[in-house]
Amino acid sequence: MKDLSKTFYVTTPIYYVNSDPHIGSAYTTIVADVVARYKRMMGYDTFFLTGTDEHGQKILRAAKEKGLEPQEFVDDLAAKFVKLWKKLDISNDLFIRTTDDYHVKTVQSFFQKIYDNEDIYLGKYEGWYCVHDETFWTEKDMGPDKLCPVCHRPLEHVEEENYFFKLSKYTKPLLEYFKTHSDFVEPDFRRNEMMKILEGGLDDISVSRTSFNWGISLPFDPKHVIYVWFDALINYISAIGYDRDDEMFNKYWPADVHFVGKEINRFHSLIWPAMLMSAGLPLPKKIFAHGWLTVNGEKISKSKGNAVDPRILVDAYGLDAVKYYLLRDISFGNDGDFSEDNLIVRINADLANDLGNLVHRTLSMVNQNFSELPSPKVESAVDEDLKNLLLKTIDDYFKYMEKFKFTESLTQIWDLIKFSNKYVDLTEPWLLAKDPSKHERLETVLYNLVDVMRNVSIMLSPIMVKTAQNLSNKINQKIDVNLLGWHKTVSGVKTEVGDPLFPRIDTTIWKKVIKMVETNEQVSDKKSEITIEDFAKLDLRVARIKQAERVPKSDKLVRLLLDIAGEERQIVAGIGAVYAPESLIGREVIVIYNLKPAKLMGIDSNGMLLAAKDGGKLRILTVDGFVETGAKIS
RNA sequence: GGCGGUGUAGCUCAGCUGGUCAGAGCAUACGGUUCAUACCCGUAGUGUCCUGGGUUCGAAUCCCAGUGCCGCCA
Repeated sequence: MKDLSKTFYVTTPIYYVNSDPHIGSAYTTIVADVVARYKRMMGYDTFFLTGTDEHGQKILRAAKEKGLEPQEFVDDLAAKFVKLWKKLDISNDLFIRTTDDYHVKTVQSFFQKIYDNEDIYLGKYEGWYCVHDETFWTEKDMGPDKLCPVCHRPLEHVEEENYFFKLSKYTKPLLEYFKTHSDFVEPDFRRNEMMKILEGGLDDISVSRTSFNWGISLPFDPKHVIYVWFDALINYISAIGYDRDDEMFNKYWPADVHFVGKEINRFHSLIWPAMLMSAGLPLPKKIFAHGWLTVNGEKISKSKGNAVDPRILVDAYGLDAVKYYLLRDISFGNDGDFSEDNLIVRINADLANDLGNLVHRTLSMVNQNFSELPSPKVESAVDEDLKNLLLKTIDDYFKYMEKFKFTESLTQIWDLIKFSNKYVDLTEPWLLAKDPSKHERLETVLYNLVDVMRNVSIMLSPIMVKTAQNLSNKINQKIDVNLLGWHKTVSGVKTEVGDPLFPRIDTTIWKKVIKMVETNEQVSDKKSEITIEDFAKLDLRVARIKQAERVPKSDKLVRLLLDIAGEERQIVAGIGAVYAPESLIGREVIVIYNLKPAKLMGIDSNGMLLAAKDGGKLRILTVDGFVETGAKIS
């Protein structure tokens, strides 16, 4: 299993330091960390790189807005990232900053090299530039409004003499490479997207700027600074000694996997490989572009206030719980939603109930009945089932971890945990304990359970570092991947029950920590007490939606025609952002029948439809089963 | 506008090349158990598998069209 001659080089993107880190960047880094830890466990000489991208016009502007020198500004932010990774127990071997001396030198020599290879030429650039996205657009891209097609910010007209990189020259070689390396870019749908772009042909790209100076200057023409993306990508080789430490560089390059977000896949899957080809270097083995996280169903954005600070989550729920949730619930590669409700469900159901309780009940029985961990003696048929499941779980674990299928890995481990709980019920050790003639069976049962727990601790160790350590301490066993397997637990040792691994979260009193703007507005609106007479003033009725259509020029409003015991009523409801009008037809809803009529966007509304609102979520109220329309609600 | 993906129980999602594929977990109800963190084990449901056509002896699974959502490109 171990092969020390093997190396593994894994990277995250280097994060652009124009704002504080949020859960999205933490997600990528956590995944890369898990992979790095897994590979180290498997005996690979592993190098794990992360860092910060600190040049470019956007940063220069952000610094100016704060009245800081750019270097001061990026120092502050880089420190925040370093601190966060420390808090998240990220095991990176190096934290690279693009303002680091060695990186600057490497970028210059790299650039010189491809210049010498005649892949750089001086040209004139004229066009429109989005500072926010550091991207150029053509007239037809931006449309008549002169806004960035991606972020919809105003574009700036720029005209300057730039150096260009002959990206077009690499269209064919890249296409060839993609065709012969089917797993170069994952997931496959991202690969297909890149193939489509290649089939359309690549254009040369401008790779220098003269309008500002916050960047790395060109070695042969110092009034130019190198385009920030060009600068940034080179971090992957400058970090491991390109043009500086050949031994180290040759040891780790090419990288085994670059983890990136889908939004920067192009740069990593097309431009970066072309740059490497130009410099005569081998390409990374894999680019893995994962999806984006939404938070409670909404896109992450600072203005919405849901750019969740990972530290708050970790403080509230614990690092391992957050990591478990991210890897278990979000299918790696696809977009996913970070839902605090689901996080709590996972903590209570999987971590506290299943794993925590299994450990706690087992060790309680061990310590109640024995002074040290017993050894197995009397086997029975269920033991064979447990053993077989354990061995299968180990196999699957390796299989899935190698493919970065974390959800599947954890699902397998939890199947084992769940069966172990069942095993306890089937073997009834509390009954065995009461019958002296069955003590040897009791010893076997408890040993088997601890044996499973030991295997679980090993498999979890790259993912839930603290938990695995905690568990292995309780059972007084080593975390050693070579000891995965049945009956490799050392008996005769002291075990400790201690506190449960994970406390349950009492959802009736727990205060969630993710604050959405919409919910903030609602938090204070706890209303005063009313009497039944107050309630009786409301005439609530069941109605059926006969017709539904969107109100023109409105995102939210829907015009509804309702049937209420034969009467037809028109109301306007603000549910169009969540429900497609046609999906509403035929549904039974609850309306306030005696609400004073009103006009919304010029349309009469005679009543109001009831719906539950939870932040951005909205669900209409309906009845549980068929009821005739017109039925009153009390 | 072009290309691609997706739409399955209240929620989150599995279902590869068509025939025990109508499923799992959570939530709900009921029963059991007591070693354990009101925990664990068992049982029970609910679904027009987005809509409409088509191919087939047979489709959630293939084809066509529509529609919602998402992605990439322009």
